[in-house]
Amino acid sequence: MPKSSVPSPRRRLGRRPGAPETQSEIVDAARGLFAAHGYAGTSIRAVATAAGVDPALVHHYFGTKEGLFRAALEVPVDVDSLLNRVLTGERDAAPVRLAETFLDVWDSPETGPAMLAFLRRVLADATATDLVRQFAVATVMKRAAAGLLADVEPADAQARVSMVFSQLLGVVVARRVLRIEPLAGMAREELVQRVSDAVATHLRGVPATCPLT
Amino acid sequence: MPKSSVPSPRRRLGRRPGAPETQSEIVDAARGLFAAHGYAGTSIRAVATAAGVDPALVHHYFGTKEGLFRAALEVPVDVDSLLNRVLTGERDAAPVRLAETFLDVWDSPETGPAMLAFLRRVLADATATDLVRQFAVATVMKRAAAGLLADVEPADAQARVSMVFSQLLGVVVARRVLRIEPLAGMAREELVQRVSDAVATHLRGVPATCPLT
DNA sequence: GTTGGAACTCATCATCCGTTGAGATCGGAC
DNA sequence: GTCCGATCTCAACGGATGATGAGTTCCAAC
Repeated sequence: MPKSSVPSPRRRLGRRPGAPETQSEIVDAARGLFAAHGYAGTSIRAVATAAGVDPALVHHYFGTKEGLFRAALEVPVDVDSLLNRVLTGERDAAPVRLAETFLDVWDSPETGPAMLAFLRRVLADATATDLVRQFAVATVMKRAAAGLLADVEPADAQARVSMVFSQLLGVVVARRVLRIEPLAGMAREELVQRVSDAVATHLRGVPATCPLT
Repeated sequence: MPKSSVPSPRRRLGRRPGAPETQSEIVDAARGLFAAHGYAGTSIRAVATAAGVDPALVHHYFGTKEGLFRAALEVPVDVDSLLNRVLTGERDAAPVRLAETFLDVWDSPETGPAMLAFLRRVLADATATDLVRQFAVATVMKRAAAGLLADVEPADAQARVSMVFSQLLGVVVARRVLRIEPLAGMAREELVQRVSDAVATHLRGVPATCPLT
């Protein structure tokens, strides 16, 4: 329960001069605080303080705390295009492309915080869990199975892809939610290699560095 | 932010007749609510209502909300003995022992539900996260690294063990929290094999079914 | 210029929160 | 049978929270 964050005492009465980018600043501050402290642990006042703004302005823009939350929760990535990026290209390099794409999304300062806020919501709330389950299973994992393991029996392909999913999920939860070291601070290249080897093991039965059987 | 849960209006003045099991009822109610709504999202009043008790009684027993929380945070398994079970025995079979032990703990009807409640608490609340991080990093993972990878450079060993941790964490979150199929309904043998292969890849660089390099 | 609306703050509301202290009620020791 | 301590409720506190409405300042269209 943070009382305040980074107070930027810019208070003056009425509209500020210059081009207003305040709304997006509020959303950014909300993303950070929601990701760090969860929904209940984040107060509108804390968000307003972090954005250097009066709490009433938050209501002016977003109506309610729930509205602020929804605005902060917009998944900032295009899953389809990311999936295409992974699925097209040399087949053997797919695990590396997957690992790189995945880590990009979660580590980038643009998309990372929103993804984290989204993750926390999904882990904590049953409704969000249902949505993700349907989306993940029905859409993403089916396409991934078809694209990556077209030559494998469908049931086995689904199983392998779901194991890949579990590995990626585990990495992001361990790194960003639990912040387990040395995983959380691991260099990108090393992380890409370790993750892509695990992905390759799940997909093909062997890591990238091991000859195919 | 639940206003109340299951109101059991048992209110009367003073001590109740019969053997008092109220304290454990409060802890049980607290476990459920903390697991469902997180620390900040759970009020002492809601816990008291769910336990059919006055909020002041909660303070009488646990002093503060933090105290209640700590009382509700009890890992229901003996991590030390489980770790010994994994670390002793034939070296090459350690990944399989790890997978089996891990799945036992999470799937057994005795420990499974309590572990799940524990997991949800840890994922949702920063205080529990801190505790687990210190415990996991300082104790469990160091012992595992020393026991499983004594011949490997310590930094690398730590990195490998943390990747194993992420895989196991991902499996349990995908299976029990998100309930992703086919992972959630996968047969135990198949799960043990897939997980232990991934674990072996992280530990030794190759799965169990691939000849050592 | 004037004016209308968007941007922004201030003061304030009712509510819920964690916590406290005093008092009522019961069980068990003597 | 009395009494003491454990168990439990009641009433209330100060503070934080989400929300509201009126008022102030600025930009831009005309």
